[in-house]
Amino acid sequence: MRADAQKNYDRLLTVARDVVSEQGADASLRDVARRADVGLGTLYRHFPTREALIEALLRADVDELTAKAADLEVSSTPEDALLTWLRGCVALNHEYRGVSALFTAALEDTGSALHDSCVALHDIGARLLDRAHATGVARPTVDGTDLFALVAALAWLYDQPSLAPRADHLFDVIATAILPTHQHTGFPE
Amino acid sequence: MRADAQKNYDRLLTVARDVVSEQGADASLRDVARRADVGLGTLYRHFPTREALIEALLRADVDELTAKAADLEVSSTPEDALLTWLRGCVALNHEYRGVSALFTAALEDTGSALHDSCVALHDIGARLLDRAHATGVARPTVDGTDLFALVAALAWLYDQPSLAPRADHLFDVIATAILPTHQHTGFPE
DNA sequence: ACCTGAACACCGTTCAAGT
DNA sequence: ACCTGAACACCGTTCAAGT
Repeated sequence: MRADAQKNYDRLLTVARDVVSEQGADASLRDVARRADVGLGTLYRHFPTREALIEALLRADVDELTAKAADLEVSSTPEDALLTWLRGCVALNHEYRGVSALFTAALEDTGSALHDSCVALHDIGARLLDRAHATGVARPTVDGTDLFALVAALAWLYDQPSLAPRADHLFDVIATAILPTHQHTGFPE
Repeated sequence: MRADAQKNYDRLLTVARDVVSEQGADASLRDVARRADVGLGTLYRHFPTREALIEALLRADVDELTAKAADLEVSSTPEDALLTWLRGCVALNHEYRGVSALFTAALEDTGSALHDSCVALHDIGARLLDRAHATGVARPTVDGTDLFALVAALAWLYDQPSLAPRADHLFDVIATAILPTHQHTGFPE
């Protein structure tokens, strides 16, 4: 990549982080280009779709959680490890408003820039779940893809202004569906 | 209301039902007015906001479920009654794409055209839940507003193309969080 | 190679002018 | 009272013209 192109790419990502933080996943792309002092076509050249832009915004964070989760497998009890993974995933799906649908789609869409990262995160989650299955603390009917779906649904709940105050409680309710013996995740009630 | 105004109002609702079915909650209002052969200002006169239009579309169906739920209280076991109410609510939240956020907001927003209907539906749900609490089949930490939130989250899951095939299973998972002794709701797995 | 911005086809919302 | 549609300020997306 040419030096000027690289500079534009970086600036677009930096500005997009702000704009998507403010406006959510349906932020104005024109606004991103404008604030980055870049032509509209330059934005489209680097990020052919809105999804490509937001996926680029999220990718590093997904990989970070995957790495952290690999540690959890050896350092925590099956139950604690799974709960920490779940909380991290919810936080990821809630990093910007309205991105949980994108995460949900990326897991299956091989064309997504987030696909490989999501599969890796899914796989480590499934491993943590299997460990919990083996020790009998996790409900057997729940599988790794269910986890991803429930996490996305929870992030959606956090996105709803009227539900945000109850969201931590609802996390506990759903966590209990996955880990029936579990009582409380440590979130304030 | 003048006769011609009534005719326009009715036609707008009929057309909106089609357009919102096709395009979801963020359907083009211009398209609605166009297909109804009505000026754009006429649409705005009858429905000052997009929410007002969609709420008008949903209201009758909400009231219908509330009425049905009142019957359930006397004709079914606490568990079956609650499950039927839950399924009906999910169906309502899933009647058009993207309306679950609107339902969620309407419960608290006293200005919403759907507010009273949602409160009534919430209240009958809370009564069914209390009955289930009394017989010990429902988890005590779940309250009536949690039900509404979980139902909306489930409808959101049904809206995601990649999750739709698992949505019935996820309904069971969440139903089990509410009714721990419950095994299977009757949805195909 | 890469960047630019005008051009096109849409959209929501308002409001002066009509009946 | 009610209806109409032009007007305004946006938007996503494409692409010819520039360097």
